[in-house]
This record gives sequence, structure tokens and C-alpha cells, in this order.
Amino acid sequence: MSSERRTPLDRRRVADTALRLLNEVGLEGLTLRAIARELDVKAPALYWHFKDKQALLDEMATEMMRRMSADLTARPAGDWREALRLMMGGLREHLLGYRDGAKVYAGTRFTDMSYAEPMEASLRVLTDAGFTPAAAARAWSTAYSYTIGYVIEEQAMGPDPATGAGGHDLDARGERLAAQPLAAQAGYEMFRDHRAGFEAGLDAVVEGVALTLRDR
Amino acid sequence: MSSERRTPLDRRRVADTALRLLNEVGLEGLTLRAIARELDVKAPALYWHFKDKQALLDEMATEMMRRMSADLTARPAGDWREALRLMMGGLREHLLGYRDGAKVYAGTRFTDMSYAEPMEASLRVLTDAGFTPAAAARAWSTAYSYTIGYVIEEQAMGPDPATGAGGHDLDARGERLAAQPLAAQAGYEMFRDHRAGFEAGLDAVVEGVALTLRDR
DNA sequence: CGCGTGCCCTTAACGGTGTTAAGTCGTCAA
DNA sequence: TTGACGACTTAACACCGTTAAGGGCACGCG
Repeated sequence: MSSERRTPLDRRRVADTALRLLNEVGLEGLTLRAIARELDVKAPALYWHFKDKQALLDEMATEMMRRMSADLTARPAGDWREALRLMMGGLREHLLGYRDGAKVYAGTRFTDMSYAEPMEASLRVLTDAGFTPAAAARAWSTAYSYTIGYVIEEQAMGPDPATGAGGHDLDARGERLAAQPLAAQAGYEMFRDHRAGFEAGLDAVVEGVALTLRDR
Repeated sequence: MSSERRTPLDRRRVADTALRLLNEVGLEGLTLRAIARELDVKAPALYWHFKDKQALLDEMATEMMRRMSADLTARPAGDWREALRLMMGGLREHLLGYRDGAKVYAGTRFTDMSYAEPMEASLRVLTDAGFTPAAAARAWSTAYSYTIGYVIEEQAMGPDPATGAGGHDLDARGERLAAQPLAAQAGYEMFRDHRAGFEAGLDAVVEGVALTLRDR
């Protein structure tokens, strides 16, 4: 009979498929049964490769990190400021590339040590520029926290990435805030152009890091 | 018969109870049935007050925000730097006061406009100090994103707040990272004293904001 | 060649989850 | 007295993550 034997799964293929599916159905639609269906397999089969769903999510985050560092080490870097800006800007872009990307990524534990080498390289850029190892860690962590927090808020607020999808209810928000003009304008400032807002903040973080952590 | 009639629920009481329960069982244990049990009610009763679970979570986040701004406006403020540091430090402390606090708080929509007044006050501190309205919004958003991102990472990594709970596996981590000395030390630097790490980063953010957003 | 010992997956089922539909019961207005 | 309405219960649904048990194919060893 036509019993073509499938090549067996592995953690990587499962994570790849789950990441592709994530963009179609979002985090709350990403069920084990849906992932299994996509792989032409029944749900319990996934438990051969992962001890539970969280382990699968960890592998997804790890795969995101691998793709990201593969992309980022390919880009040319100038001085440490530009390198840091490039890293965090790239992190943001990658996270935006997956639906609920930041929520999946934030606070998950990587499943292997593939993060070590790119992290070491990033930190070395900073120490080469005069940061102590401790200050480099602080600088990296500060910019990282800012980026994660920004993208979580950015993704949580609307499905549409570019247009904002809510130009109309932004106006409604403005009207409700007639008594608080600064808060009203802050809404426009923060929600209109996410990219510009992110980079303005990132510039501030980078300059602050230079000021308070490098020269001491 | 002893049919003491309970006073009916309202959104606020449900959110209060849910917040108390959150600290006992965590976000993944926070089911509608458990909340209802605590209120001496069956689960579907909650649907009279909230259209779905997300609406309840939104109300919880709103209540967290209300408590926080009640606490923060009571504190004395000095110059804008100290005010911003106090605000974000207080935000962090409040989020740490709830199990999974940052995850519940981040990216939820407030259910009313009680955020408007404290937000306006915070922004006015900045504009009074010479920030344009747009720059004040950027400054506030930048510090806010940093704080949210930091606390999410902080809460995601371990149950223990003070001791770190993982002094032991931090050493294990260090051994695995023998080939990446900077990454190894970064682990110690970032995970040892969260409070110090947060404030070092916050100082950087504040100074960066001063440098790139105020004088322009 | 036969045969057991893995690996990789299926079938069946469990308890629990958010959510909906329909009904109940006390309270208050007319 | 009656009727409407507010606040809740009971029953049930579809689906979720997860576990237990077993099946079949491949391959090394006698």
C-alpha cells in the first residue's frame, strides 16, 4: 500500500511550524492540536519531543533568537552607539515580525546555549569601547529592557503594524481627554509613529548609558 | 429561613478579590471559577459584570493603576529627575507587589479614565521643567517602557524576590559560560541585585532623556 | 532468518477551562 | 397584584493541556 513513511519530527521542525502558525492565528489560537494538525500528526505526539507546552514555547523563543542573531551579526557595525542601536532596532523588528512576538519572547528561558556567543560579541563591543564588564552588562540590559517593554506595548495595542489602525479612535481619545491636554497630545505622540517613538527613546537610552555607565 | 441576602457584587469588588487571589495562585491559577468561589458565587455570575475574562483582567489592571497613583501622588517630589525616578521606582514596586503583576498590567486597556489625571500631572512636571509637550510624552513613554520591560523580565525569572532563589544555578550558569566570560559576568551583574540594576538603568534613562529630549 | 528492543506515533480518555442558554427568585414600580 | 427587571444558578458545550496504554516500523543480535 502507499504507506509513504514520513521523516520523523524534531524539536526544530516543530518550532518552525509553530512560529509560522503563530503569525496566522496569534498566541491564543496557538493550540497543541493546531500545531499538530499542521505537522500532520496528532497532538500527543508533540509530547515525545517536548515535556509540555511551555517547553515548546521556549524552543520557539530560542529559534527566534537564533534567526535574529544570524541576521544581526551580518549587519555592519560602526561605533558602540550605532552597534547598540542596530541591535535593539533589529530586535524590535524581529519581534514585530511575529504576531505577539514580544509576549512569546519575553521572559522565556532559552533551551540551549546558542545565545552565549552573540551575547558575548555584543558585550565585547561595549568593553572594547571602554565599558567595564559590569557596566557593559548594565548597558545591554537597560537597552534590552527598554526594547522589550516598548514592543510589548506596541504589539498589545493594535493589530495593524504600520497604519496604526486606530487613527479614528485616537481622535475619540483626544476628545475624551479635553480636560487633560498634555495626556491627549501624549497619545498622538506615542501612538502615531511607533518607529520614530522607539528610536527617539532608544537614542535617549544610548546617550544616558554613555553618560552614566561608560565614563566612571 | 436564614436567607441573609448578600449585597450584590460590582466590578470593583470582583477586581479586588481577583487581585488578592492572584497573589495566592498566580496568573495561570486565576480561573473564573476560583474567583467566583472566593466571592461565594458561581462562575457564570461574573458574566453579568464583565463581558469576558479579558474585561476582568482590564479592570484588575485599572485597579492596580488607581492604587498606584493614589500612593505616588502622596509622595513628595523634588525636581523632574527625582519625580520621574520616584514614579518609575514606585511603578516597579507596585508591580512586584502582585504575582505576575507586570504580565497582568502590560498591554491591558484601562476600563475608565482614572489614568488621565495622574498622567496629566506627571507630564506637567516635565513641561514645567522645560520639556515641550511632545518631548515630555516621549520622555515619559521611554521611562515607562524601560520599567515595564525590566519588571517583566524580573518577575519571569524567579519566584523569589529578594534572595534571587537561584544563587546556586547562577554558579552553574557561570560554569557553562566558561568560554564567554563577559556573558557569564553579565549574568551575575543582572540577576544578583535587581533593585540596584533597575536603578542604575533608570538613572541612565533619566540622564539620556535630559540630554536628548529636554534641550533641543 | 527470527526476534526483541528501542523509537515515534496513535487512540482514548481525563479533568479543567472559558463561555452561552435558559431558568429562578427576590425586589421594586405601577 | 402584577409585571418587569436585576442578579444570580443550573446545565451544558466545545475545546484545552495532558496522561496512559498500546501499535507498528526499523534495526541489531542470535
